[in-house]
Amino acid sequence: MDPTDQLILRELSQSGRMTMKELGEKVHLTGQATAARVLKLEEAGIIDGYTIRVPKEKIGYPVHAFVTAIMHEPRHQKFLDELDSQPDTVSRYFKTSGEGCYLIECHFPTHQELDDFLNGISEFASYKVTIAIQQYGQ
Amino acid sequence: MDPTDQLILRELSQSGRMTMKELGEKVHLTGQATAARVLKLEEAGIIDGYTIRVPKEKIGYPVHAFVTAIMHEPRHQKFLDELDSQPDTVSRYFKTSGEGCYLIECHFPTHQELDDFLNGISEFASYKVTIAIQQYGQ
DNA sequence: GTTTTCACTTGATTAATGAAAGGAATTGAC
DNA sequence: GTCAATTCCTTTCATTAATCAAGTGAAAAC
Repeated sequence: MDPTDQLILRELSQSGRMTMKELGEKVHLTGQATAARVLKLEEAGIIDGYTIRVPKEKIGYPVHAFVTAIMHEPRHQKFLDELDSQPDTVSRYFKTSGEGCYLIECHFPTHQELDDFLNGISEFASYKVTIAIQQYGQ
Repeated sequence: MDPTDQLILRELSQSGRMTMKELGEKVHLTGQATAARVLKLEEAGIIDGYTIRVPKEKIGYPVHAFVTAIMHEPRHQKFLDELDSQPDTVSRYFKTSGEGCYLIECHFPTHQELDDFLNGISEFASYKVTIAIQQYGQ
């Protein structure tokens, strides 16, 4: 992970589909040398994959919420299965220290679906909801 | 946004650097037709760009925290500038309704740097920290 | 009923990728 | 100090994919 690799990561984070030739120009290498470096980064797991950025509001999911879940009982698996069964709404979730047991990032078409989600969750956990009004960065 | 477009989004989310030819095979179109659809999705802002997934722990930032900031005073700009000045640690942040004013997702090499970050923030806001122990999904 | 539009395919051209060979700089062994 | 091994890069060439330009057919517009 020399400075060239770091630059590669920065450039690919911004524009992950540019050609190796283009990327090579940015880091002052040939396309082939650049591709070899990228391959190494992939093999090391530093580049874990390639994705697209899709603003959720553009695909009908404008309501963005963070739900802190405080579990009622120690068996969590059914709760986690419940989360995994809704990949469209549940983007990511984390086991956490701090106030809750889990922090869930999720997106919904309307507040109605958020309400439905919370009702589904309430079987397993009590919760606290934080609505994201505006996102910065990324 | 017909089912083919949705499939394109799903496939590119998983593997954002596959060739248009490959993607075309998955959605039963030629590479040319697929590229045309992808271009439309880009122009519509539905595909907002291409990125890499880089696990932060692989690049020396294993400590993952969500910081809820409750502002002391109404002028937030200096606080936001402070956040923007640390792009390595501050991944994203949100203006929120609910408990705090801002929710900040951040990564650090060690708890020491988290502490430094919190000290820097404390000038503007009080805070509550949630540490992510394990991530699921994405 | 004709024309326009749209989404797609086909075919030709251009550009990128991948493989192989070779050269310079670095490292370690003796 | 010299030699061999390794690493990292460049160059060249064959292969493959992307791009561009027509062209087709079906649906919508008038």
